[in-house]
Amino acid sequence: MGIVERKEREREEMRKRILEAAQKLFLENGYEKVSIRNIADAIEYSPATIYLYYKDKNELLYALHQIGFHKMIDAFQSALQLEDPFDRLVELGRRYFQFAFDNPELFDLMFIMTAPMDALACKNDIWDEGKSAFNLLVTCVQECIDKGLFKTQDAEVASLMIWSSVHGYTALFLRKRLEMFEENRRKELMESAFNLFNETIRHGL
Amino acid sequence: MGIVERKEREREEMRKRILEAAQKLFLENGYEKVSIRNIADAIEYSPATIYLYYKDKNELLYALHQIGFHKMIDAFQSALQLEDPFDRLVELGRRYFQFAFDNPELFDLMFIMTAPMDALACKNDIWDEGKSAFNLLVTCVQECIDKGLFKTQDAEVASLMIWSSVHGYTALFLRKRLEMFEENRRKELMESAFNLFNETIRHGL
DNA sequence: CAAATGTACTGAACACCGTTTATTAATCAA
DNA sequence: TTGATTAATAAACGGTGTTCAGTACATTTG
Repeated sequence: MGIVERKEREREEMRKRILEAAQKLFLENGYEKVSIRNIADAIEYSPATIYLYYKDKNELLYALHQIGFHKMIDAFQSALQLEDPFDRLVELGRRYFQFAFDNPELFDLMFIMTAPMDALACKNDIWDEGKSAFNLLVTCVQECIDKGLFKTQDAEVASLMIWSSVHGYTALFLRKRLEMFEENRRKELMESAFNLFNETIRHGL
Repeated sequence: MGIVERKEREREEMRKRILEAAQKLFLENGYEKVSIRNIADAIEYSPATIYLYYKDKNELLYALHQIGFHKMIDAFQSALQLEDPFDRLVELGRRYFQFAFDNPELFDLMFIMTAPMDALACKNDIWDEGKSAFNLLVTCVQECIDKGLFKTQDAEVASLMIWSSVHGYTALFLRKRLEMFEENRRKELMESAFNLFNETIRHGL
C-alpha cells in the first residue's frame, strides 16, 4: 500500500523536473529566460502548476542557487588538496573569481541577487550553503594561523576580510565597473591587484 | 527670434522634470516604484512621452546614477580635508560603506545593477563619474606612497585593491550575504574585518 | 490672414511578467 | 459505485517596457 510513498516520490520527481528545466534555461539563455512561463513551456505544463511545487519564483531561484553552491564547492575541491595552507588560500581566491567568470548567472544568484535570500528570510531559515562555503575558508585561514603565517588570531574576522576583498574584485568586474580601465590593461591591473592583496596579507596579516 | 532656443530650453526642462520625478519616486519608495508608468503619473504625462526625452529606462537609470555620484562625492568632501593621507583613506572607506547603508538603492544603481552600465555601453561612452571618484582614491593612495606609508609604488593597483575590499564588504552586506552571522555579532564582526584590513595595509602595503 | 508644415503628445496596443482562483479531470478510499 | 481528495489548468488580474498611428496645436510660408 505504498500509495502515499509513490505520491511523495512523484512529487519530488516533478520538483526535480521543474528545477532541471529552470537550470537548463538559465545556463543556456541567462537569467532573463527563466520566467515561470518559460519553465512551464519547457516541461509542457501550465504556469500555474509550477506553483503547486514551488511557493514562488524566489524559492525556485533559491533552489538554483543551491545547485550553484554544489558546483562551486566542486570547483574548490582540488584546490583543497594543496599542501601549504597559504597556497591553498590564494588558489581558493583564484577559483572564486574563475567560478564567477565561468558561471556569471549562477554567481549572481549565489552572491549578488537578493531574490534567493528573500526566499530564505521568509522561511526564517539559515543560509547553510553560504555558511559551509565560508567555513571552508575559515578552516584554511585557521591553518595559516596555526602555522604562524598570520599574526592575527581571529580566523573568522580574517576570513571575512579576505572574502570581502576577493568578492569585491569579482563583483566589480562582473557588474562592469572595471570597464573604465582600457581593455588591454584591465586584465593585468586586476591580476596585479589580486597579487598585491595576497602579498600584503602574506606579510602583514 | 529665440524660438529654437526656447524649444531647446523647454526640452531640457522636461528632461529635468522627468528625472526629478524619477528620483523622488526612487528615494521615497525604492527601485520597484520607478516604472515608466509611475513616473508618467507623477508628472501627469502619458508613458509614451517619457520616450521622447529618454531613449529607454536604462538611460534614465544612468541619469539617476549620475545624481548618486554627485551625492557620494559630496559625502566624501569633508573627509578629504583630513591632514594625514592614511586617516583620509580610512575615512573614505568608512564613508563608502556609510553611503551605501544610507542610500542602498542609489548605491545599487551606482555599483551593482548592470542597467545603467548597459546604457553607457550602447552609447560607446566612458564611465566618467566612476573614473573621477576612483581618481579621488588614487590621489589619496599616492600621497600615502609619497609619505612613505606604503612600500608599493603603484597607486592605481593599490587603489583597485583597496576599492575592491571595501566594495566587497559593502556589497556582501547590502545583498544580505552577511546575515549568516547572528545579528548581534554581525556589526562587530564587520567592524573588526574593516579594522583588520586597515591595519594590514597600514603595515603591509 | 489662410494654408501647409512640423512637432509635442497620447491612446491603444504588443508582448511580456508573477501570481491567484474557479473549475475540470483524474485518482483514491469507502 | 459513489463520494472525497488531489492534480492540473484556463483565464484572469494587475502589473511591466516599449512602439506606433493619429490628433491637436504651434510655427512657418505663400
